[in-house]
Amino acid sequence: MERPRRADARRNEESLLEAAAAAFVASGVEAPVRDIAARAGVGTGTIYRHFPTRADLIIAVYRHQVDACAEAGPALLAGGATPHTALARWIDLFVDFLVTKHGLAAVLQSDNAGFEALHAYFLDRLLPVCAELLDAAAASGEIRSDVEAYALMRGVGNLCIGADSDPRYDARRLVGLLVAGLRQAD
Amino acid sequence: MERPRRADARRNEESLLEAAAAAFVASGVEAPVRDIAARAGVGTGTIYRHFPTRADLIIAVYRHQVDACAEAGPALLAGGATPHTALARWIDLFVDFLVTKHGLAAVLQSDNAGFEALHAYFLDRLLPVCAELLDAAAASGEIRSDVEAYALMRGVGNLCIGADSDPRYDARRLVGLLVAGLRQAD
DNA sequence: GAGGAAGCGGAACCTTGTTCCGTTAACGAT
DNA sequence: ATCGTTAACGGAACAAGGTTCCGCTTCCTC
Repeated sequence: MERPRRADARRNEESLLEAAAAAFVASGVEAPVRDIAARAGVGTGTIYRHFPTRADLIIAVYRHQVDACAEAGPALLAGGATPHTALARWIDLFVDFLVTKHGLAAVLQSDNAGFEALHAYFLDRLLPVCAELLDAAAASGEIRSDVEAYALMRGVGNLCIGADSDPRYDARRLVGLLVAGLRQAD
Repeated sequence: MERPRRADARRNEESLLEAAAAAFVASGVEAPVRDIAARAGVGTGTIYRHFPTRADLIIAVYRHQVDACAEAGPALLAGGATPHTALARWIDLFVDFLVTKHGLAAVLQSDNAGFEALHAYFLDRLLPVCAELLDAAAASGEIRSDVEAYALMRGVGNLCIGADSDPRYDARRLVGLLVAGLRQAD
């Protein structure tokens, strides 16, 4: 837990996380590294000492919330609802998370080199959870069983792109349609 | 139709369109302007004389195919199928178009400044068509009537992002689920 | 065949991510 | 308390991408 050895290093890492979170709220996840460094009162080099790449900084900022989402999956399954309901609720959580983070969904799916780490982190953490929920719903016969968790997660993520900043586009409703579309005869 | 007055200008515009199309096939829609200029054997300045921005070049390259897609809509409605089937088929056309153009879907939804023109062109041309199909299907009672054409098009476009370059992600199937999800009681 | 302007090329500029390296200052040992 | 080592810092510099600028070329017209 105590990764940085020197006191100033620990302090700077903390400032950076705070500054990045603030910048992401203010200007979206695509806030320039220089802006974040300026907010934190450090040089750009310091960012790269703590976070090898911008994607790693993003991961660090959202790690807690992603983990919380991952942990909510089993809890929903254990709760009384049917597996399909549990799946739908979990996806709602995921969508809420994505939609409230300016531009995160876009960056998640971006095939620009440099964001594989981000993509991979989300997948590592959330894919197993989604697969568990999906399998349970398929096993109960509520949904078709020919959709992979990966495709579903990615589709949901894609639908969340640009969900803010356009009142005409309601990602939540479309995700709802997609999940509803899962209920079909095999 | 004869916009450029000088012969060399007309020739260059033609070369640029060809070079851009080739570059888009080879490296995706995000091919650097410099590469396209080099392919066409012109300077970068020449690109910007003919196409004020990269987005305008993209529009010019795909204009014909977008128009074809737009014109297919009424034809499908006039054909014998039910409105929902016509809508589904038209969306298939749209998806095929997006999926075969490396990265076009991503750029279409990108909120990066500079691509509004592209977004607007697609919307101007295709939104009325989609709305017509959607209204017909809603009027026939086949689908719920609380989904706007804009949201649907955007959702479909979003689902197509990254559809190439990942065999695990089948955009067509997910779009199918989404369209299936439209068939619901109001 | 000249003159003028339309058009051209590509260097230069801006922004953004990332690297590099000379300098600073934290901290363990004395 | 001081010193020396070295982790850590800051920000200039680099790369890549879009866009702008402007001196030169070349086409068209008279």
